[in-house]
Amino acid sequence: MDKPPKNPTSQIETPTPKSKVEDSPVFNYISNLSPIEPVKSISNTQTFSSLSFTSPPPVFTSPHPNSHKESRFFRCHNFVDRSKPLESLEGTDFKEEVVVSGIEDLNKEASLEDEEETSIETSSELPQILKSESQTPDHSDSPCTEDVLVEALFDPPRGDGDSGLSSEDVKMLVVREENDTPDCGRLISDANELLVFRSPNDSEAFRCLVDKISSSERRFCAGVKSTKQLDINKDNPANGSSNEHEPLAILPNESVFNLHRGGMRRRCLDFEMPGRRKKDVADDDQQSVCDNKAAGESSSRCVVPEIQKSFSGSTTPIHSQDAVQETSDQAENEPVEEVPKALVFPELNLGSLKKKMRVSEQGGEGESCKRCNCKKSKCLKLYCECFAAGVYCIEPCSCVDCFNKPIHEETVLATRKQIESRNPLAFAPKVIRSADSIMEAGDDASKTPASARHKRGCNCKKSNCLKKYCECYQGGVGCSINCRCEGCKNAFGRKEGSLLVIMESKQEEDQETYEKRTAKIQHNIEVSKEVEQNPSSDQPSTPLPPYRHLVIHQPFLSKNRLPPTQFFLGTGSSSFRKPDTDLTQSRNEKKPLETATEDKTEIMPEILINSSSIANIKAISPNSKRVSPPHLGSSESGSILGKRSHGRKLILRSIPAFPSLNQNQ
DNA sequence: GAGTTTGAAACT
DNA sequence: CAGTTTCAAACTC
Repeated sequence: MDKPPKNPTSQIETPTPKSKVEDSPVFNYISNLSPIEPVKSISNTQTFSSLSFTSPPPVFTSPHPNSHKESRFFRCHNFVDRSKPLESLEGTDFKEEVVVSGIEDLNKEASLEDEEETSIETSSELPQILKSESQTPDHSDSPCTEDVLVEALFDPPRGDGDSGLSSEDVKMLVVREENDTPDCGRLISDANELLVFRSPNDSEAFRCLVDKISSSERRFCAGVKSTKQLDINKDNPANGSSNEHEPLAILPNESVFNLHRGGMRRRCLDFEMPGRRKKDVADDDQQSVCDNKAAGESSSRCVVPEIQKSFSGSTTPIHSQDAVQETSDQAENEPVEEVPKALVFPELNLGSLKKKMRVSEQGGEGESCKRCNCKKSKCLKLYCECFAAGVYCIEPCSCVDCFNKPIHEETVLATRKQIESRNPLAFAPKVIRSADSIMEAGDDASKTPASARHKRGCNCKKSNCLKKYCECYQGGVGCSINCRCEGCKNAFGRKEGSLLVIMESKQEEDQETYEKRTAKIQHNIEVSKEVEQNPSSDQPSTPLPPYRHLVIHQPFLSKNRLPPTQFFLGTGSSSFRKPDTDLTQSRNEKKPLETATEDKTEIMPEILINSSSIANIKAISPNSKRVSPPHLGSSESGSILGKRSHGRKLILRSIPAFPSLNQNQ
């Protein structure tokens, strides 16, 4: 085995060719430790594509052979149903799987990643444990340790020459398998973050891993929590490197895990506040987001950890219990001492995002989270921002006769159901950002507000869509054909003509203008975006609403086929409003599809989003035409709102049948 | 902080 | 489905 010392930074770097991997210090280290030589994976012609990276293939199926093939080993995580504990992966089985996957992989497509993984896996079979900083020789010695190391690279910027991992860039979690058969330590390198889990609970640990592994998700998570982790590490370097399991494990788990569940924290939470760092994780979780922002600030609605989940918007019910539990875990045993002021409803939908969005936007800018001020609705109607956001009212709320409290959980849920029965998407985010923007964040086009749209469109009569009365404006998105507004002057994008097509023609002109405007406006919002988007910085100043979370997920969904859509769709999605759209679109002159290939991928997410959120909407008024949810998978069909100077603009295509999200491939 | 305006949500 | 009412946020002063 040749392991010429190489640049440490390259080790797990994304597209590392196999050789690089071997060259990586880590690899070397492992090699040294183990008597066994790593098997070299078959070289592949395939290169590691960035796309693959971003797309975590989370498939909710439990790991099975296929899964293994594709992703090996830890990749399996991606395929594993998040909701489920990785039981299958645990213990010996896990080990076996790894081996198998490695073999299969050889036969199959081997991308660089695969190669890396393969090599790693192989090595993993060896009794080595990789530790970055705190590695103890002990581990290396023992052939099989109970500790399993999982490495996931989080931050691209890795390359820590020092001791392997810098506390900042790397988080380590050590998972200790106590119960299952001892497993040899494995090194898993997945994208960016190095995680070593050591936790009493295997399943959990794995979950975390799994979750984390999906790169896209990772971002997502990262946005949400990774920052925390980083902070934590910074604050307490020891945590990062050492064995302190709890704290470490906790965060990741939670964040990731929660996310899967659909849990998201409010945007405001996402923002790292200087003050926040100081706080413990536990605090963070327990404390409201607002707290993070500024302890001094008027508290806003404090979001408890649960809230994070709330964002999930998943149909899957979120149990506060879980949240609590997780929280406590995260907090390192710290029980949730404080009763969360704002709790997320057990079941939350993405819908809540809206409010959150607002909050975040505002909050992001420095405004603290807001509280409701309901007098008559008892906070059980969508009038109530808290309720609409899927969170319980908290002390700071000025509501009267509030029933939106944990105490009245049943009532809240019942009401919620009722509302959802009326409008399944009532709690879904109102603003949908197209995947395009996200995907293309780098592009100018992505900056276009047009990329995001209000699901139902506004109905402004007097505000000219220039005030927050306008939901489109409020959401930082331009008006679209879906809007029935009058005298639209939405700075984020006016509703041009009745047809999107028209927009195409015009947009080029307007777009620039919009973008400029938007850029400013959004500038404030960017922070939140960053979280979700690639840390890579492409973050354009798109006026995106907080919903981005959703969007972010989308990529997975589409590519990976993640069922997360399920989250969104939740309620019985009956027909995805295709009829409307179809008709509308087709009628509206549709241009055959112009969708560029690029669009496809990008579109997918959007589609998912739309479909998820929009699909079920009944709330479409006949008058307004809305963009129909594009087809998933099929690159062919889809509507694209985003507009580019050239080709892509709004393309409306009649869409045949709407494929089920699940199917979306 | 009180009052007005506005448009979504809810109701009929 | 359209029209009306209710509601609370957004806005103004």
